[in-house]
Amino acid sequence: MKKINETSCKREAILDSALELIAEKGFHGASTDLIAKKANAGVGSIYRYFASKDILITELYKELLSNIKRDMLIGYKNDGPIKEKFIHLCGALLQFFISSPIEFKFLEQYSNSPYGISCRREQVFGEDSDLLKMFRDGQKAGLIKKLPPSVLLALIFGPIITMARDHIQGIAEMNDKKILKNAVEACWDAIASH
Amino acid sequence: MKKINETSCKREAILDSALELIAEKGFHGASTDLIAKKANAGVGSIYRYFASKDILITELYKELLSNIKRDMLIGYKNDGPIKEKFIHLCGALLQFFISSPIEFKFLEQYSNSPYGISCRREQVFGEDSDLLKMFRDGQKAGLIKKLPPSVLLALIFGPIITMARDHIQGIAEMNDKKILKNAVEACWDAIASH
DNA sequence: AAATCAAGAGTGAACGTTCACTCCGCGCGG
DNA sequence: CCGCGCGGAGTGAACGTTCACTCTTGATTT
Repeated sequence: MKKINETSCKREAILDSALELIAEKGFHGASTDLIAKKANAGVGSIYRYFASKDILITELYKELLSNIKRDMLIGYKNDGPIKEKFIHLCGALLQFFISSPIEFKFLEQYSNSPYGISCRREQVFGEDSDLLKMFRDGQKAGLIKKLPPSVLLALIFGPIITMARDHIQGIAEMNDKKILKNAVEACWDAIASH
Repeated sequence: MKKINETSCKREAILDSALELIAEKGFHGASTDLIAKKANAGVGSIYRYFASKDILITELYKELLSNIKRDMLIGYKNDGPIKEKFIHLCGALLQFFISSPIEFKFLEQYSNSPYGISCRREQVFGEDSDLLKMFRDGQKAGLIKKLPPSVLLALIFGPIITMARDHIQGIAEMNDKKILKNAVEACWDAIASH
């Protein structure tokens, strides 16, 4: 109960607590008092590890993002056909969102807030990310529509995020793996030239 | 400066002020003090017309929604080909968002908040809306993929909302009418069977 | 082995600020 | 002189943040 590796146990407890409370109640429902209580800590302890609540939140965001990137690249082969690579990346992202509702809700809160205005999707996938490279290659090969990258991204992330949200909010059941696969393929149809 | 028709001038001023401030600064940046100041009113006057800030906000949402519905149905013909009707409705929605950035920002704030959790897209288009009817007709005619309505809706609204947001936040330029048209047609490709 | 001590993790009452909301007084038309 | 539309100082609750403090731990001294 003291230290694990190099990071203190309390710090992790505070991060976990904040993640869950923000996912559940939003930024303004997750007060420092509540975060501390849920982490079995005093309010003061939060400020031993984070200079402010804002910094705690951006720290949480950064850790989450690197987890997603790691997950998405598991089993990813850079030398397959473009469509296959696309289906892999999008399928993995949708799968992550659906199997991690708390993390997804937090990310939604973060994106729709002053925090997330500056850093948008281009940060999820860096300037020369796998996806953007894939777009250029696909367009050269005549496989992908000649639309601006921002539009292509919207055609992909829009549906994925909407479906994940609907699933998590209980509006639509997305447990059927086959429907998920069909949905990702529909995203491909949106960006593919015919 | 007293009354116009049956609704007081002040009430409208307060609604307008709240719309703009919430769009600009979010719910928690738009305090009652600010709303009153911008409307050239006292805080007390807000509570003469609305029982609470929450009620003011939901009132704003309701008025906005009926405006959108009205706009979307201008020039809509119920007897054309399915694809044409689809392009009209989606194009009109995207056009509305892009040409009404303040209203769009407010709607985003509203949807991503405790207010909007219960009422989601199904309220934008009622149970037996034009869109859902169109899905059923299109599926019978073999024109539209046999996916659940929630997935079809996500494939359409996801990209439209994402593009509108990117445009309004200055991330992507959507002034080119041709790109907008291509984008809406890409949405059709997503739901069309091949 | 016991006593001592320094360091720093951990705490929560208290503070200043901000918020939604109340309440009372003002000015004006009838 | 009354009543109504209105304004804005006032109010208590809740918030993020601070700080003076206690407690735990492991090394050092006796």
